[in-house]
Amino acid sequence: MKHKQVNLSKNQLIVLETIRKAKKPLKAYSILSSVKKKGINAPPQVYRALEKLVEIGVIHKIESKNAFVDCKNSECETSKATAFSICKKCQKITEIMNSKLSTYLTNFQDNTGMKYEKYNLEFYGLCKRCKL
Amino acid sequence: MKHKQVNLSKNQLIVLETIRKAKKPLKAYSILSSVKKKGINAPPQVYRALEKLVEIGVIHKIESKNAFVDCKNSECETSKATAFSICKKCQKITEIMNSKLSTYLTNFQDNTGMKYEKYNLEFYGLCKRCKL
DNA sequence: GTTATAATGTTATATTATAACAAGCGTTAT
DNA sequence: ATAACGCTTGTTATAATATAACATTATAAC
Repeated sequence: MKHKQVNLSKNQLIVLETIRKAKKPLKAYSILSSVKKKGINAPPQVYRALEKLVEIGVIHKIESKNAFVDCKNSECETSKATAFSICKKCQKITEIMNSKLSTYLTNFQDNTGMKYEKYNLEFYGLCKRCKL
Repeated sequence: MKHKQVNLSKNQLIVLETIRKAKKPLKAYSILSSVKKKGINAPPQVYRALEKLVEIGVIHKIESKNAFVDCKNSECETSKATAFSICKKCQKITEIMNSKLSTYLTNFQDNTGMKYEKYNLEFYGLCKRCKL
C-alpha cells in the first residue's frame, strides 16, 4: 500500500524533500534555515507543513528529540503506529518496522476501558557500532 | 520493591511533592510558579530537580506533552520502561502497568543488532468517559 | 583551617512552538 | 465581472520550553 495521495502544497513539498534528503532527523529550525533560500521565511510556515506531513504519515516526529524523519515504511498510511530505536551515543534513529510488534501494540488493551487509536514507542540503547 | 532510597535535596523534595500533589502531569514552568514561594526562583533549579527525579525513576516525563508525572508503580526503580495512555480529549494521562506488556517490550529485539536499555511508549485515544 | 569538589543559585540566552493578524486566492452568488 | 465568503499562506510578534555560563555556597579531603 502506497502513501495516501494528497496534493501537497509548495511549502509542504519543500519541507518534505528537505527531510527526505537528510540522513538524520531534522529539527524544525534546522529545516527553516535550509529552506530560507526557497522562499520559506518564518517558523509557522515550517510548522504548518510539518503538521500536515505528520498527519498524512509521510514523516514522523521523534517526540523525545523534537525532530522529524521521513517514514520509510510503505505500509504507513498515517502516523498511527510508530516505533523508533534511538542510539544514546551517536543519536542514530531508526524506524522499527516489525509487524509482530505493531500487531501486538495495535491490539493492546489494558483494563482502563480506553480505546487506543495511536501509539508512539521510542527505544533507547546503543546501536551495533556504538556497542563495541 | 520500593523506590531506590536516595537522599533528595531540598529542591528535589519540593518539586517531587508538588508533582505528587497534582492530579495531572505538570509542566516545568507551572511547577516553577508553584514553588516560587518556597524559594525556588529560576528554571535551572526546577529542571535540575526534574532531571534527577526522572533519573531515579520517581517521576516520568511525558515526552509528547513536555510534562511530568509521579510514578505510581512501586516496581519502577528507574525510568527504564514506561508506558502511558493519553486521552486526546480530556488530556488525562495514566501510567500503564501491565507486566505482559513490559515483559514483551523489555525483551523485544529487532534485527538491527541494537541492545535496548530503555523504552517509552505513549498511547493516544479516548478514555472511557470521553468515548461516550 | 585550607584547598578541592560538588551542589545550588543567578543571570542571561538559546531553542521550540504558536497566537494573531494580513494578504492572497479560488469559489460561487448575484 | 465582481462582491462576499471561506480557506490557505505569509508575516510579525511573542509565548513556552530548556540550557549555558558563571557566581556563590556547602561539603569533603587533606
